[in-house]
Amino acid sequence: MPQANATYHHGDLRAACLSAALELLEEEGEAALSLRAVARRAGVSPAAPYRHYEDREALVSAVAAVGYRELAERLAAAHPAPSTPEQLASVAVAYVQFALKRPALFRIMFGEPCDRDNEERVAATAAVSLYLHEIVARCFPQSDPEALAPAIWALVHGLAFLYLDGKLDATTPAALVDRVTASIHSLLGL
Amino acid sequence: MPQANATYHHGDLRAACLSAALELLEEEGEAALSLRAVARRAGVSPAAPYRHYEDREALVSAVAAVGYRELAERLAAAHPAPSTPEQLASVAVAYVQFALKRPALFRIMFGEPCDRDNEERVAATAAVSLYLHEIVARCFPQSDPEALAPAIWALVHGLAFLYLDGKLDATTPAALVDRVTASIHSLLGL
DNA sequence: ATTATGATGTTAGCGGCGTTCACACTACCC
DNA sequence: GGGTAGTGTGAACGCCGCTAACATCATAAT
Repeated sequence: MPQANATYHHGDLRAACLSAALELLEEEGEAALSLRAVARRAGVSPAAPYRHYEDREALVSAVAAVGYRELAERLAAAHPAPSTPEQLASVAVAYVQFALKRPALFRIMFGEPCDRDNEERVAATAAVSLYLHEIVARCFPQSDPEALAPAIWALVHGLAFLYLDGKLDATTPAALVDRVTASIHSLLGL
Repeated sequence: MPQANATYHHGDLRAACLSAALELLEEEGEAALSLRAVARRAGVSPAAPYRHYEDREALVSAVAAVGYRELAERLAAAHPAPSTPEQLASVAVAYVQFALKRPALFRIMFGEPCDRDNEERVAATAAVSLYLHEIVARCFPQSDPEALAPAIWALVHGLAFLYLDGKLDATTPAALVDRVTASIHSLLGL
């Protein structure tokens, strides 16, 4: 028995589910990211989200895609178009800081098997990949970006995970900046 | 009503649960790793494992600890005591190959929040960390291992994850060896 | 030898989960 | 106005983690 004044149809349940999922992730961690909890938060029955997401995996992919876009924004905010190793290092720091600031989101983006059939997700990761590629090409025009870009990405990505798992000490932000910067510089032979 | 000939008490249910968990992981992936499935495979009631593992998390940590030990073995098998960059690179290749050969196990080891209260798990990761540290100290006696070791670990760890997520192409094993080796060499400025 | 005790198993049951199905409501096009 | 497609509801299934109460067994103290 729906309320008379409330609309029976939600309006934009797809978007509501997505933001509910992001809120849940932020507030309660990745374990709390269930379709039922999302439905509750959106004020809707447990089955309703299935009209907009094929299954839980599809919602998770949508959340991950948002994560990739936010990551791209953060990197661009650190430096829109880096062209020196120092600028590249600042982008690397932003990458690691993103992982530490949004650990649950980062783990959803990279910690579990990725649904390669999800267009949105694939496109969003490709965008991040392309962005890194361009940076490397711009910073090191005479290098082979095909070889160097993955190495740099891997280094930064690995640092993020090791910090996230507590394998590296992240208590002081300055130490983190130093370590990431130093690692980048040593990879680049500076 | 237990069978008369079968022993009511299992004998070593703790170990049986652990190997059942590893089998499940290998055969059906990480999603299938439930305490109930483990109990079924061990031929025991759903509640029995709780006598040996406090909760699911504790069993997962035990599985992860096995993973860390296996990883250490694989690295040691690649080279017991590397002392040159080439030997170090072969260890790095073994690290990435381990991740690709046991993806579900690797993700359990590194892809989700780690229970830092689990002694076994902490000890096993510390062993891996120490091993890497020693290698770096041996290969580059004049370097600062405190700075270089995490950078190398991060690079290799990141490569493993990017391969695992399909962000790097792992179709031909030789290409993987080349890329990992090249990345290591570039980090070391060779 | 008997018996108490603690370790280790079972059964039953709770609430939560993902998912599906039949059905209800509503916007919109003819 | 009436049909239709889209979107929400409610009930249900089986699996899950976990707990509590009880059963069985090994061992050690009497």
